[in-house]
Formats: sequence, C-alpha cells, structure tokens
Amino acid sequence: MARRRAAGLERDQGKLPASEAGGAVMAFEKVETRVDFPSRERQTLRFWEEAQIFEKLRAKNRGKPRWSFLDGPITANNPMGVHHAWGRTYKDVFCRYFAATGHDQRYQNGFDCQGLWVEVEVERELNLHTKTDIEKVGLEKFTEACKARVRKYAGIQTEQSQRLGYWMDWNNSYFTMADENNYTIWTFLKKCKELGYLYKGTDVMPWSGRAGCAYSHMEIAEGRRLVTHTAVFVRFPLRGRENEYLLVWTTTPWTLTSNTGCAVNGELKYVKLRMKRDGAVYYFAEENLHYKRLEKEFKEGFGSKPWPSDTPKLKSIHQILNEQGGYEIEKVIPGAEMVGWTYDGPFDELPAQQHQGGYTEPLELIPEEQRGWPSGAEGHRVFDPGKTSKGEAYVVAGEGTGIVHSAPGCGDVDHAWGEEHKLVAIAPLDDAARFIDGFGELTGKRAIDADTVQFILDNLKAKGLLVATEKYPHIYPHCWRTGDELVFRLVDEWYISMDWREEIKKTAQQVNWLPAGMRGQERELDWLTTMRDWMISKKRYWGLALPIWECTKCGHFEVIGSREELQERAVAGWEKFDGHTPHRPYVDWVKIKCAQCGNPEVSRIPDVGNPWLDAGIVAYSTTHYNRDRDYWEKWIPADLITECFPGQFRNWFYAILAMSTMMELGKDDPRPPFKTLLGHALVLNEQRQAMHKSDGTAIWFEEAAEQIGVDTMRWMYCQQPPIMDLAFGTRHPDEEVTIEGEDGTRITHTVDGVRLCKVTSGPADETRRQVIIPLWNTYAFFCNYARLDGFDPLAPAVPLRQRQDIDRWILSDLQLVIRDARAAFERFDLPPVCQRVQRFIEDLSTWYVRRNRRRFWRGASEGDTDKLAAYQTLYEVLSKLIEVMAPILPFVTEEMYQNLVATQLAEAPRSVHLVDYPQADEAKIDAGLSARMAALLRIVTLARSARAASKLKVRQPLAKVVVKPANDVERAAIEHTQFQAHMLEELNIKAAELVDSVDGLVKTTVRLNKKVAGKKLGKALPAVEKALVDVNGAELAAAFTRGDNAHVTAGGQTHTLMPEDVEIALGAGDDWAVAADGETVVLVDKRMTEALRQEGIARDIVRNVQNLRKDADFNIEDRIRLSVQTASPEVQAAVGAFRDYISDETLAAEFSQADLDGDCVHGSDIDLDGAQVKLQVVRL
RNA sequence: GGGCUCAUAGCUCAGUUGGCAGAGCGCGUCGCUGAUAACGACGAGGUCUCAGGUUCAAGUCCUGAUGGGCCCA
Repeated sequence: MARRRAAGLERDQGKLPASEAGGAVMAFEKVETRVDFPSRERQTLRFWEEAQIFEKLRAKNRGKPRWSFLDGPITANNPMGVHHAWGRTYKDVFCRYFAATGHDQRYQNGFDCQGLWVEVEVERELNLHTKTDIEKVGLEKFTEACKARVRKYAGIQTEQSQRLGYWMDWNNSYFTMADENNYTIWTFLKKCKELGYLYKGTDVMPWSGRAGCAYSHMEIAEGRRLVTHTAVFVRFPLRGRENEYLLVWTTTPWTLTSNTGCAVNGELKYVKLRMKRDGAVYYFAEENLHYKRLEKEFKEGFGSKPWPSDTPKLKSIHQILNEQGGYEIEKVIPGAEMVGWTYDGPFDELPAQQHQGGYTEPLELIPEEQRGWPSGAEGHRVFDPGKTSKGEAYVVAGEGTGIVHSAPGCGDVDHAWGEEHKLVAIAPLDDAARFIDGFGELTGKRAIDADTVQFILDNLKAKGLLVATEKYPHIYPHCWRTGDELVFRLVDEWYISMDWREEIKKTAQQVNWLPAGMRGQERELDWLTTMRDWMISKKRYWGLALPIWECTKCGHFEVIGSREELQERAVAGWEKFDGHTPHRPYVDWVKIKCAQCGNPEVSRIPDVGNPWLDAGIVAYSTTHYNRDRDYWEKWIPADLITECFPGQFRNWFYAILAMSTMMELGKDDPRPPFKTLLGHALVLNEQRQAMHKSDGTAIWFEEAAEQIGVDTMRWMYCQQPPIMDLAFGTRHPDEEVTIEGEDGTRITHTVDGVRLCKVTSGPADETRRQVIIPLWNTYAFFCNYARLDGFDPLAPAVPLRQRQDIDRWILSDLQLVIRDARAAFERFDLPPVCQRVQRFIEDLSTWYVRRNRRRFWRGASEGDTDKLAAYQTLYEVLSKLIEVMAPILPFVTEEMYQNLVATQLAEAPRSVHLVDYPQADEAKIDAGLSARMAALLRIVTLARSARAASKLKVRQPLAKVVVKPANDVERAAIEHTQFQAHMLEELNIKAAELVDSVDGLVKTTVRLNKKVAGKKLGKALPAVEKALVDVNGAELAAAFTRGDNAHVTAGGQTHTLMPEDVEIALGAGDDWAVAADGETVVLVDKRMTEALRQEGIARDIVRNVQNLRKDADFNIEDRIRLSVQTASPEVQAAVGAFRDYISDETLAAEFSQADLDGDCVHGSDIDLDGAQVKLQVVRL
C-alpha cells in the first residue's frame, strides 16, 4: 500500500530519468493544473506561425484527393462578434478534419464588399447625408472610400479569424468587389438577357428618401415599425351633384396631391347621408358608419407591441359626424351604382394634375400607350377594381370608408389599378422623397416631414375639403438602415424574370440540406415557388455596375458580358476607364454605339446591382470559370457550404442556386454549385434574446476569446444542435476588463478599438468544467507522474494480452470513439462527436484514472510490467484522443501533443495537425469487454445508491454486497476477479456475493405492467390492477421464478398473468440497504463489527491527516511525525490496530500521543462520532 | 389575412406504436477527494396552456380556443 510517490522521489533525487541519459528523449514537462487557457492559446498561435504548420499541412496534402469547401462571403463592414464565430468554427473544423484525412483543399475565405450597407457606413464616416452630398464629394472619392473601408474590415476580420484558430489561405481571400467577380456576374447577366429573362419594369416601389433608392420586398420586411400617423377624412365634391361628396380616408395625406381615382366595391352597400350642419351629402360604406376601428388592437396591441400610450382610442365615423352636428341617412345604394361618377380632386389646381397622360419626372417614365390618356384633373372617376387573383375583393368595409383614394403614382396596387382602368399615374416625389416641379408650393418639400403634412392639412381645410383628422397607429415600413419612413415612388427598375424557376428547383433538389430538421429543401422550394421576379437594380453608387447600356433615343438596351466585349464595343471613354475597376464612376465613362439606331453615345444605366448577385456568383468567379475551366471543373460542385440559415433561403442560398442554375442552363450535365449545405441557427445572449450592437449587449469576438477561450467557444458551437439557437452568454457593458496573459500581454480593446467588457457564460463554464479541465487534468496526472517515473514512450509495448482488462477496456472504448467520430464527421454531424468524446473523457477521468491511480504510484521495481502497461495504456489513450479532438479543440490538443509526442518521438510530425486522423484499430475492439465494464459501472452506481441509503459513509467499511444480476453480462462482470476488486475498493466493502434471487432478504410488491398487460386485459385492466394490491408479491414472484403463471380473480373473472405482465418492486429490510434497476438488484449489508468499526475510525484519521498535510502545503513525498490524542478507548484501539495502515497512507514515520514541538506544527480537533480527537503533524 | 411550427420542473429541453411524466443546469442534504476551478448519491420542485372528444387508459390521437415563433401576403 505504500505510495510510490515518496519512494520515486527518493530514487530520483532530482535527477532526470535514466532514459534521458541516452539523449534521445526529453522528460515530459511538468504540467500545472491551474492554467490560463486564452494566454496559452496565444502562445500556440505563435508556434503555428513560427513553425509554419499550416503551410506544412498544405504541402503534405498537395495532389491528394480533393475536398472542396466553398466559403459564403462575410460582410466586411464591421468587426466580428461571437455570432460570426459559430459558422467559422464549422468551416474550420470540417476543413481540418478533411485535411487530417488527407485531402487537398483551396482554403479560400471570402469577403462581401459591395452594397448599401457599406455606403451607409462610409456616408457616416464622411459626414454625408444625401445622395447629393455624395455626388458633391465625387463618386471617385466615394468609391475609393468604400474600398478602403472594406479592406480595413477585411483585415480586422482576418486577424479575428486567426485568433479563432481558423486556418485559411489568408493571403488569397476573395473579395466580391474584385474585377473577376464583377465580370463573371456580367457573364451571368448577359446569359439572362440572351434567354430573354432580363427586362426593365416600371413600378411603384417602396423608397427611402434618405438612402435614395428602392427596396425590394425582402428588404422592407426587416424595417417594419409601429408608428402613429395623422390620418385624414377628406371629402371629394362629386361633379354634377350639388353639395354631394365622396368621403375618403387616408394615412398618407401627401398622396392626395396625386389622386386620380376612387375605388369602391360594387357588391358593397353604400350609405348616402346628409349633415345637419351644412346640408352636405356624404357617400361611404354603410358598414363603416358604426364600425369600431382598431378595436382589437386598442385592447391587445399590435402583435407584441402595445397600443401607443399617447394615442386616444379611435372614434367611429358615426361619432365623428355626430360631433359635427349630426346627420340623417337618406338612402342606401349598391356600390355598383357609383361606378363611373366623376369628382373634383383635392389638388386639381396643380400643374401636375393637369398634364395629359399623367405626370412623372422624367416624363419618359410614362409608357407610350398612356401618353394620350386624360390628365389627372380631367379623369377623376369612381371605379371598381374587382377581386384579387385569390378571389377576395380589393375594397372591403371596415377600416377607412369603403371608398379607397387611388394614386397610381404612389402605390403599387394603385398603379396596377390605374393601368387597368385607364387612370393616369402622377408621381410626385424625387429620389430624396421631395415634391418635384409641378406641385406649386409643395415643390421641394419632403413628403414625410411633419411641416409638409401640416401644409397639406391647412390647404385642404382652406378649400373646405377636410372633414376630420386623427392620430392613427399602424405598422409602417421603414428604411432598414436609416430608420426613415419609406414612401412609394414610381421608378424604373431592372428585373430578372423567374419564368425558369423550375430549373432552379431542380438544382435545389440535388443538394443535401442539413440539418434535416431545418427542412431546408422544402423551405427553399417554397421560396422558389412563390418568389416574384428578382429586382436586381439599385439607384446607388457602390456596387456591381450593371452592364446594361440603354439607348435613350430608341430604348434599345444591351448587356455586355465581359471586359473584352466592352472594349470591343467602346466608342469613347475606354482609355480613361482602362486601368480602373469596373465600378462607378469609371465604367460609366465608356460609351458604346446603339446597335439598333446607331446612336453613337449610349451610356450605361446608372444603377448598381443587388449585392446578392455578388455573393451568388462565387461558385464561378472564385474558381475562374471564365479563364480556367479545368480549375472550375476540379472544385465545383463544392462538397460543402455552411452558413447561418435564417434569412438565407431567400438571400445567399437562393442567389447561388439561381445564378449557378443559369450558368449551367443548356449544358448536358448541369452541375449544382455544391453537394451539401449545412445550416445553423442564431447566437443569442444567455436570456435568449438577440444581442444588439446599439445597446452594448453584442459580444465582440475578442472579449469572448480572451475571457472564455476559443477552444471552449469552439466546443460550444460544435456540441450545439445546429437547428437550435445558441444561448451564448452575457456582456456586462458597465464592467470594463483588462486581460493579462501569462506571457505579459495586456489586452484592453478589441481590434476595432472598443473597450473590452466583462463577458460571462454559463454554457462556457460548463464546457470548461466538463470537457477541457478533466482532459487537462488527466493529461497533467499522466505527465507529472511519467516525469517522476522516467516513463519512456519508446519502451517496448507490453503485449495487450498481458495488460489488465481495465486497460483493454479503455483501449477498446477509444477505438469506438474514433470510429463514431469519423462516421459523424463524414455526415457533417458534430454534436455526436462532442457527446461521444465527452462521455469518454468522463469514463477516463472518473473511472479509469481513479481506479488505476495506485498502479502509477507504486514503487519502482524491476520488471513491473503492470505499471508499465498502465503508463502505456494511458499514454496511448491521451495521444490518440487528442488526434480525435484536434479539429474541434486545435489549441489545447496542440499543447498536449507537443509535450506528449512531439518532444518525445523524434520522427513524430511537428504538430498534431500534421498527424493523419486516427483509424480505429479493430483488433483492439472487444465488445464483450465494453459491455461487461458498462454493466459493472451500472452495478457500482446502484451499490453507491444503496450505500447512501444505508447512511454509512464510504469511509466506513462494510462486510458484504449482494448482487442479483439481470443477465449474463452483469454476472460475468461481477465474476471477473479484477472487476470485482475494483467494485469492492470503490465501495469500501469487503466481499461480494452473486445470487439468483433476493427473496427473503427484501419485501416484494407487484405492479401491473400496463403497456403489456393492457393489450390483453382491455376493459378488465382497472379491476385487475385493484386486485393486485392485495396479492402477496413474494408468492407471485416465487411462482414466476418456478416458471408458473399467476392467476388473479377480479370482477368474477380469473385472469392469467405472465411474468412480463407485472413489474416487481423491492423494499429494504433492517439489515440490508437495497437499490434496483429493472431486473438488477444490489443489496448492501448494513451490519457492523468491531473490526469494521476500527478500520472506519482509522480511515477517518487518515483522511483528516491528509487534509492537514494539504492545508500545511506539505509536498506529497514529505514524511511527518503524527500525534493522535484522544480519551476514547475505541479510537485508541483503532489507532493501535491500524498503525501500519495509517503510517503508510500518511507517510507518518513517527507516532506520538503528546503535543508536538517545533515551528511548523499543524493541528486540528476533530469529532469522530462523538469521540474528541486532537491531531497534529510536523514535517520531518 | 393564409401556411408551417411550438406550448411539459425555477431555466433550457427530451418524451418512441397511447400504458407509472424524464434529463441537464440551478437549489437543498449527505458523501468522496493529495489529478480535478471537481466528482458521486439522494431529495425537493409538475393542473404536461385551456376546453371538449375518442379510449379500459391521453403529455401523446381528434376538434376548438388562447399564447409564442417562423414564412408568405
């Protein structure tokens, strides 16, 4: 029992192990158990850098089978937060795994560069507020500023990604603003044009005056907000009906300037009523007179948002008219009767209302065929727009008045109505949402300004048209970037028709969408089915220059497919453009000649492209489709893409599928862009809410990396089911922190200059506690003893058959871990890898190491192969385990590898990441052994439970444990000598006994197994169940044991019960503690003897002395003098009887029963079940 | 307004063909510990959102309501 530790030290006397003398092997380095993981991660990064490990990895795999990963570009506009790190961890983990399994890869990261999001930030930097401001600064300067911003953040994100351990070819990242990317999109667009899918459309679009551009329907969804507007009731005088009016209601008074029609529902009833005050007659939907408007919203709010507190409840029209002196109903007429009535518009005096064919700026926006239509003022008319394609009426009663004011220049539905019913469009706003010329005093005013609204109200009042105003809350679209209210504006935009959507669907069906629970294919197909034509233009500056040259003379347009084609077609401006990127303003300088009318000065349209075009082409642009087709063929389809999925079905996933499908259209063997798509959900804070940059709750990457450690973060991401949002942690914006590493570094700010704040995370703490620390401590245990013992990893291996079964068991389990991990990696399913490894680490640290500790402590003696076997087993387990985990935890596994392997074995690769991924060694798998050990662990757990019920602590030895095994595996586990010894030592019990039955030792009760018995008993079940309460369980059990069936009488009928129809439960007696699980029963003998009692006291003393030693900071090998003083004869007797045991365990070379002398006496007074004992120790 | 989906312990979530409501975290008690910022055993904690229905039996199946989420209008 003597501990090896002390003896080992004596032998070593501080000298190095013998094997070191040969010079081949270094001693294992001492490993601390309290470590600063983030600081060590930074050291590991430096090692990789200096030793060029990534470069060596690439060289190693060059020319091997390819594995192709295609990176979805990250927006290079802001520093990374922890929400970006999930996807980037996936990317790195799979690239590392497929590198370890010997695959050549591209390792190309991508940055998304173009689009409004960059413009908005650059405007802020340059203090620009409008498009005019940008044009004053000059497009050249603006474009270069956008490029500079993108480069800056690409650099920052590169640095952050490297800190994450993300291995990419960082000098070869692609940028979507690159010439090749833009020109490849030109190729795509030209193909769209040639197939007839690219067209120009005129429509009323949601428009941001601040941003000066239209938004697609996908974009406005992100900017809906609850706001209160001034809504108005207005009356339109009917022509030819003295003092009679249409009553109209709107929340956007500015659109009244452009009214050209009024829509009614012909099938609805309308009331004609006369006001008592002035005799005016109003027409509106009868149902609306008493309609309680927004009643539900007033009570319950708008979705999650309550009714605004400063907004009064809405009045009904009846209330409003009553307050104005009351009214009388004259009659009710069908809406159909009103169709065709004409009326005076509220702003007929404006020049815009008097222009034939409507009014737009430029006037060319008016389609040819409409130019002869009557002006707005002439044409005001009541019409019935009928029903939607789904058969629902456009105009319904309820909110409003049942008479819908229609302005075809200000609304998309109105616009469609106008075209059908020949009502002209008057488009009042310029690109900054200001009134254009032709609107009198309104010209120059911004439509959404409060002053403008007030001006219009005053104007209507002065004309006697204003009936009432009110505060009206509703959900209204806002600009997702600036927060401004959107207006609706008639504009030209460019579209790709979706007439070929079935082709895209075919591509989507070729893809393996993961995780399965995401139902990705279904969602994508759903989107592809319902999506409208793709609006690809934007009236902005920084982005893809749409390669569309449109002749202003004849309207002919052409799409240029490449730089070379442009050069060929250029008639002016090429020399000036040459040498620039194909961005605005440079490319706008190039003019071509109109192929249709010969116009020699055809310019590019000023629009830039939708940014999803930029990201959607990367399967072609980054693989040089246009200049190196072989290369493209090698790498596309990619084996994997992985991104955060919310939103991407209609963004990147959609764009890359659509664009790739178009590029393949017409080929014999069209390729999908990728084979497998792995999506993952969102990163939230610990309260499961979205984290926001604006309120300081967004966790910046460095904050988490330096406080939590990236290995821990990576594990969190990998073990999280990708379908579920990850509750990451909490940022405390009021608590600034400074990170001080062991290496002397001090970090106070993120790379973007934001002050670091405290970040806490329950899930991260749990990960560290359950995975990283147990792994590390097992490693430390191994190294620290191997170092003292001079363990030589090159020593000849003890043959497997000469090792203990517990060694063979852990090695067998290790192979199973390797096999399971490989299988899960291959199907891109990381949580099972983490679960399997975590369970293994638990078994390793809380069972294998604990049970075998004394084999490592044992004193050295010649030919102690059992001890060598223990070292070799644990060494093999650790060094293989880190290879399994290396893709997920690249840092800690690297550090362990350096100490365990790299410095030990001369021929070993320099880094764990240069080692081939381990293969399970089938010869080491012993399924029977694993099953027996699992059975043993199950029985030990049951026995612990029974022991706890005995109320006798584990330090108190007990005489016997009785096991009734449920099956042969459990029986074999207990019969196994070594296994039984482990069990008894673990439980501190002297002997074990196997029995076939526990009858007589415990009380037995029987209960019906309803699942089985219910099938045959049916309606009789409740009666039988009741009858069973009175049955003697022991007799029933005995009958089953004999092989008989049991009979129960209930409700006058006798039912036969088979063993499987009942479950037998056990209760403990006085002498035994019992625990049962299914058929397995474990009993612990609670009866005490004098010898057991004394041994228990001795163990208590040992335990308390060990505590003293630890508190006194003695070294493990220090010898002591021990004093035990007590008046208790029982304790004195125990000390006498177990003197050798106490001496061995505590390294007490001398015993005393008096106070000890000396400077450093450590003592404590303890209570051993009522006996007072004084303990003292002093170092010898 | 339409479609999909969810509602179970303080929190996060499992719950198979209907058959004794579970895990992890947190909390409490006890125990173990010279690798471990650990570990182990036990315990408290539930109107399975609500209302009907089918059934011997419903968290589970059916109908409806309420509330949340996502998507589309």
